Amino acid sequence: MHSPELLKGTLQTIVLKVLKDNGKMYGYEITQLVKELSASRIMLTEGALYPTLHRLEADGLLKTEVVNIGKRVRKYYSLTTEGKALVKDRVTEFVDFIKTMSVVLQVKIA
Amino acid sequence: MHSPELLKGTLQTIVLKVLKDNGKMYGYEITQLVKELSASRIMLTEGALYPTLHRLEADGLLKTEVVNIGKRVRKYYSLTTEGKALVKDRVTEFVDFIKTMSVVLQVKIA
DNA sequence: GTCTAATACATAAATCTCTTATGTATTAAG
DNA sequence: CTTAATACATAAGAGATTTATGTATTAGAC
Repeated sequence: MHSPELLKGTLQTIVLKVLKDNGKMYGYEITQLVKELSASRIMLTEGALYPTLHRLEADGLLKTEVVNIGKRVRKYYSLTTEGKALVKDRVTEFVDFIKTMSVVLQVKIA
Repeated sequence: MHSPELLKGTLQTIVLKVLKDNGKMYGYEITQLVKELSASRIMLTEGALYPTLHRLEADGLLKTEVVNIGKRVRKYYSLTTEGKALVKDRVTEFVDFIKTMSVVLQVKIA
């Protein structure tokens, strides 16, 4: 498990990017995918994820589609046009940040 | 300038590492070095830096030496034995985090 | 000579994210 | 039939940083 402090500020970027790569997904599915991709090093908590999804939707970056699975409700999220445009910027911003940090910390990122 | 959110959680690591690489330094000097190394992309604010230095000192990771420059006081910080041991871990932790993130975000860090 | 920017420290209130805790409900498995 | 997994949601508290403010010295510009 990674130090939760480092994760701060990356949650929106993670959500936007996995939605770009996988089309529509629902909240719980996102937590499982990120857990799998990160080999259990990043465990998104519901308390962080759902407010973030709501926020991104309110900001017009995500749109939702509610589907009934038996008696259970599943809420699918997908990127809006605006959201799609932003993903690239966010990912680029993160990569740039890493590059800067690798200089400051004098480490080589392989 | 990088998004300040991404910087969260990295401040201690930055401070510890530049002190390891440069021996003793004072607060203002750290802000200037980080600004230079990052091509002005990381600007440490005093409100964040000084409490962090005090915290690291209180935790026994840094030791201080006050020097009088004319009528001005300059407070030099350097790593304690404990601090030196921790730097490696913190840097490794950051690199590991980046590796995980590059998988989750499907980006290649060159 | 004097005004401004840079140097150099420091603290406190406000803000922003996220963690932790709690709540509800359905479905699958043992 | 009981527990774990699925699936949503919100709210209180914690923690790190920003923003604002304060003090004081020194160098440089005019």
